[in-house]
Amino acid sequence: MSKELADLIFPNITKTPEDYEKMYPKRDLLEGAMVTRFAPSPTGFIHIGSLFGANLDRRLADQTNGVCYLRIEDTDGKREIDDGINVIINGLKVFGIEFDEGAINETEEKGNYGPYIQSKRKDIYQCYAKSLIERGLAYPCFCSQEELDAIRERQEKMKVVPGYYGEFAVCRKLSEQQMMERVKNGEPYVIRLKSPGSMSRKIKFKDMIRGNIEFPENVQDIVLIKSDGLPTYHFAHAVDDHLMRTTHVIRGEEWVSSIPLHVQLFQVLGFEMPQYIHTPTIMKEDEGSKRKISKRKDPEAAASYYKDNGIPKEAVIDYLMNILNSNFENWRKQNPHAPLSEFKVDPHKISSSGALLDLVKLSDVSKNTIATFTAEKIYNEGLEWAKEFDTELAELMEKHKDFTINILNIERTGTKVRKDIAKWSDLRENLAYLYDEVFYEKPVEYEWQSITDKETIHQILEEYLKVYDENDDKDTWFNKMKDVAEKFGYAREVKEYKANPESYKGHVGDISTVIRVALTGRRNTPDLYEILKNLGKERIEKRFVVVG
RNA sequence: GGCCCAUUGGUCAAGCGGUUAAGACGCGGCCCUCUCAAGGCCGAAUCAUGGGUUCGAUUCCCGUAUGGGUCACCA
Repeated sequence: MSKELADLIFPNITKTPEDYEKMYPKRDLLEGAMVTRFAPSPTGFIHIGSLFGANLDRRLADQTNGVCYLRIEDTDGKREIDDGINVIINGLKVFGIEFDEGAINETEEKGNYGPYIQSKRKDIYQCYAKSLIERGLAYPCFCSQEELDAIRERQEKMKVVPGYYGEFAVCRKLSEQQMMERVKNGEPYVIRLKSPGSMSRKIKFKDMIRGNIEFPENVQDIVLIKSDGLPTYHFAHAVDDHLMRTTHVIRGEEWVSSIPLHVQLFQVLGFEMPQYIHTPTIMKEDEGSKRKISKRKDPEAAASYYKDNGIPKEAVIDYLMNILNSNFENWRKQNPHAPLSEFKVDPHKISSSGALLDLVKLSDVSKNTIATFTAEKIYNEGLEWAKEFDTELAELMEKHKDFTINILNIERTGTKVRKDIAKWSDLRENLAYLYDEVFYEKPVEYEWQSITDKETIHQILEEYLKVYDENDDKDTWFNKMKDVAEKFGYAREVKEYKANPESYKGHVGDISTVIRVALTGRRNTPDLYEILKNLGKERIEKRFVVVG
């Protein structure tokens, strides 16, 4: 009898679950290899939490010689946007995350466990649904939205658990004869699970982060196949992760509450459960309390925010790794240049409570990351960013390529590396004043410090020009600076001055500040010796003249 | 509201029955230093709460509070 119903509902489904089992055999992988997957909806938006998860998917597969694939969950037409798949693929590529299998663009894919786009797997889901109907474990439901609303209202009044179950599951009680008649009449319907659960029984479940959790069994006759013929998330999850032979399901913690349902689905379908890793939600501080970071309210919820703000991908990933396994931070300190793959992620060490996204900390991570880059890399990546977000700077960087790289290289080698760039947008502040185009653009505002007397400043600059030789090594150069200081009544050494402040007008620092300000318009710059050298005597003279 | 989950300084956190309760960011101070950045040193700051269990609880159990998640033909 059930067979008749099943055939009536799915007349075109000829394959059986056994056929699919054969088509997608267990993967031939080494012991311990993890098969993970990133399974987003193509909404055209990558959430920072998704990036967090995708990174974990990737890392775990990599460190176990497993497989990490991309599955597109497009069973809800309302959420989709054009080009959504490309947005995901490219958006993750920006952070160095790519997949072994799955969609590679809007129309193509690779791998032996496809299709990897759910809307193309309709037959597969329907086949399993059909089998469930045949076995009396699923049935068509003809309730309209209005009827469902009415049931819910009644349940609320009765203060009873809402949902489609037990006595409220009216269609469940229909005879097969009635079901078939209504299907034949062309009434719209969904396919629901005939839940074998009981609220008085408990199930035990183990999550790799949270450990053991106990729930009452699922009793809800949830929708398996929607009226448009596509599956709900739950049904697709069970079918896909089984057939694609996922070993570890990594997803956000918002899914833990549907665990009882998923356990039941796997049981009813006769599938072996994968392992689960429910990742913590990334939170945001808002008026003193924590809340889930929101796509609508918080720009930093978008993975693209970081790229747009010029934070290198390595820094974003490192920051996420800190949240993932807090021992990563120490490892990174010991191995600043090592590739990520050398760090072993331990899923058990992931914190189970949601972390606040700390942009200040990210900035610090980013400074350290950039400190490991060569001047060339900073130039190249910074330029790429500037071309999109600061075209004026980009033009200057390209026009003065060698000069720019030399400037970026100041204090970049050796043991004490400058850490004054946290994001590419900082480059403007670091470079602009050294380009003549910017320096002479408008009258310079000199920020003199202890020596402000124009006459004295002129004398110092004049004297300095006399002794400056661009071929001097640093010691010679500095000694000459000290000579000038002495000549004007300033101490050669800061210590000397501090010991006898009354014997001097000041110390070398005051003199070098005059040079620095005259040269750059600012009090703070990287190493003066290097700056002078890179500018060259001619440009130095010219800048001194402008002081006026 | 029901069901789950969480709770160590401002933030990220180590800890897994006995510790002076790590470390990082941020903050304050000092040192180094031609300025800044970096670096070094020092400092302020934490076990939500009440009961148990125990010779002993941050750690184990129960309650309370607070925060979070979830209760769709969305994922």
